[in-house]
Amino acid sequence: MISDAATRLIASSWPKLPEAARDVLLEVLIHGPLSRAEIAARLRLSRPTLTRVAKSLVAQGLLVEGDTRPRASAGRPSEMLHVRGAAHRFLGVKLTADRLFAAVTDLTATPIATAEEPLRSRDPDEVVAQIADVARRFPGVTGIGVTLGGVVLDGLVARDEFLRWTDVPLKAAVTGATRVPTAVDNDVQALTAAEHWFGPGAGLRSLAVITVGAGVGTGLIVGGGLVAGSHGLPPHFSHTLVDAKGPQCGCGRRGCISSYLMTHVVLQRLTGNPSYAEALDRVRAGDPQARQVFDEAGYALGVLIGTVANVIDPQKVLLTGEGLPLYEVSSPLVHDGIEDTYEDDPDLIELDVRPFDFSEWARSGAALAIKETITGAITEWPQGNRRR
Amino acid sequence: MISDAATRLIASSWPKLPEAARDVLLEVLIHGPLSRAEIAARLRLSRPTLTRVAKSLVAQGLLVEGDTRPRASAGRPSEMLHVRGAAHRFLGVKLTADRLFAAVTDLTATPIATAEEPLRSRDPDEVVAQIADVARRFPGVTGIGVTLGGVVLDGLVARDEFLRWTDVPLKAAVTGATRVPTAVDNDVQALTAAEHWFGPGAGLRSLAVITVGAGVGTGLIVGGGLVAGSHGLPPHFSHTLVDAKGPQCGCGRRGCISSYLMTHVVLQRLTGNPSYAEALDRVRAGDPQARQVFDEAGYALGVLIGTVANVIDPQKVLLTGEGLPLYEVSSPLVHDGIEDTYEDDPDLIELDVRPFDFSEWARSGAALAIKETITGAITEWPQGNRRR
DNA sequence: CACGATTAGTTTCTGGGCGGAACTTATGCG
DNA sequence: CGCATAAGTTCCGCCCAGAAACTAATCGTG
Repeated sequence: MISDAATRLIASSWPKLPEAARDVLLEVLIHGPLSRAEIAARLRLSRPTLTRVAKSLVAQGLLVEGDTRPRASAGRPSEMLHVRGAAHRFLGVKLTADRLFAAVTDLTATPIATAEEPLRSRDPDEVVAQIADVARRFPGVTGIGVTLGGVVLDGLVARDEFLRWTDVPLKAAVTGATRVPTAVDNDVQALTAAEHWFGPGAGLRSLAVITVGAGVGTGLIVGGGLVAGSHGLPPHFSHTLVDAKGPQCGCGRRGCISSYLMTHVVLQRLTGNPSYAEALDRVRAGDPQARQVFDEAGYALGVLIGTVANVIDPQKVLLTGEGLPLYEVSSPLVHDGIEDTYEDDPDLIELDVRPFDFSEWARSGAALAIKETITGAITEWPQGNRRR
Repeated sequence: MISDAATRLIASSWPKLPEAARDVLLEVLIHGPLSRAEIAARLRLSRPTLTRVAKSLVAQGLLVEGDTRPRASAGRPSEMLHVRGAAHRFLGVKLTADRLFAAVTDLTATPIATAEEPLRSRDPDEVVAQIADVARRFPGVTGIGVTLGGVVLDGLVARDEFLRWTDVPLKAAVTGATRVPTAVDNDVQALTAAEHWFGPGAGLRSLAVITVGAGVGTGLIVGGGLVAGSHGLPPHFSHTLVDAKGPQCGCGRRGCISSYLMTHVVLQRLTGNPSYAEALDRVRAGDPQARQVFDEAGYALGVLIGTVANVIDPQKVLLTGEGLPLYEVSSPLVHDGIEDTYEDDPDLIELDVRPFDFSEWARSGAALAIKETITGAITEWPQGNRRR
């Protein structure tokens, strides 16, 4: 069989790669262009193995040889291997209570197109049909990743309070309706995985991702893998107590971390029912009431960061989400919160703050699909996997 | 080469096992006697592979064939494979501020002998010499595991407040003094790993271990592996706030979880400076002051359990330590604390309470040695390991 | 400019380990 | 006493990884 990589611009089915090939692809995907020698050293594989594996990945159109990079001193220059992003496309879908956000990316999770539309209905069957409609508009994708703000276990949406779902087998339904392998996960979990592969947390063995938005979300990478609870629950830090005299929280108590951070609570505490943008303007203009509310929120965020760092002592803490302006206006208080909470030298915490726009959510759905495709978790029939 | 397993009662050096053999040994070690067919199914290995691997492990004296267990209906009975615990011995050492506890176990972490003596000095060299003396009294061990209550990273004791050590390369020193491969880790981490291999948490993919003693310790298993912080710090939950009007805590604030649970704080809050045993007697006798103090401690323990469960949603929470009588006398309040903290159905938390005596600490040192021996982490020269 | 030093990448060969197919063994059942 | 059933074994071939030896591309130096 002769396979001509040059003519196969986009493949829509994923080849079954031997383990070493998966590892090599992953290494280049996560750490950027690398030479064969470099990959061999990192993965502790022999150079001959790398020649073989690279050849097969190039033949399959997944890698391409890029520029040659001259050595510093003597020696033959390295030929850099790049991921050929165009080889595959993935569709990411994020569901909220009333809207659907979609993004098509290439294999490197780089967005190619985005779309956004209102949800026609919250009925699971209709939502599946709507996702299938979106998928039809972007044919030829290798995998689909759907994310939502609920509890997901093995492709089953155990519950989602926004969509008011219970036990919806979304993965099977979307796979069936689209005939495309589909992954489903909690949105924060998917974002965490995305940042761990394609973001500033690329390849770290431990990472904490904190998203500040309408609510607060936390995702953890430990030992190089995503922490997924045994009942599908993502990590919950947000009802840790900051000050029992704090604002009323949705959980019934007062002064939880989330009670300071949830957008609607921040706005409620301000006079005149402002929008979030207006509230930020007030802080920047020096309004003392707004300053107080945002500083308390910033302090709570610091407590959250410190608490997370106490628990898993990660290599990096990544702060992201639509609510990031909070850090911008109240970073001193964030750091006060960290200092009061973290039990070691706060300088050990590498805090990375990332601008965020809402399309990241859909993109991380595509990243989820990429991840599950490469690791093989997305196949409908689980196949032999020797590792525990 | 003819190797006669029957004559080699105790080997003192660990054979280099191929990966499949390690996996098989581990499976039997953790899950008890299993048939070849059963192991093959669990590990997704072929039956021929199991024949081969089992033969080699039996030849090396690590496994033995035990009884044959008849099938329920038809079919040839299974031949159960047992770990031959006597094949190897391991020494565990636990260091406190002023004492040394030692335990010799077999390969299944079953204690064979224990010893206890005062620490002659806190000077690192002298402690190493004392450990070497102990090791001389128990010759022929395959590995040594040393644990202490400090921060350990890669065999280096970054600091230990009890021994007042900073940056002591204990692993290298003990290995050098004894010529026996040695592992060093934090005591709670080692206990967690021990419970995960040899205790009620055997083989779980996620597990939280909470020890209540002079202080509170937490260890986590996530994704089948021990959570070790990137700076050597074990997980810290204990300064999470319970009630800002609570007792003064060593960390400077009031009402942390640990401020309720530390033994000396509990005793300080009682009149007459009782011993722990006396304090327990008072509770059991109905003394209202003691009841109040223990119930508050129990509630704080419940908050801790709920917080841990919120974060990693483990398959099981294991409660252990010298301070366990607390649970015995105040379990209703523990469950109140869990209910007020855990954000899902508390029935999802499988809580396992284990009696504990202090020798467990030394035994878990031996378990640490067993673990590092089998996984290969204990070898002085790190050898090629393809996995990330 | 020739030649060695240096490092990247390739080819060839070999061996180990794993699984498929077919076989043997040990039991229950009619 | 077959026959079904399932455990365990033997045999064989294949895949895949590494060792050794090779070619390729560059730099430095006399």
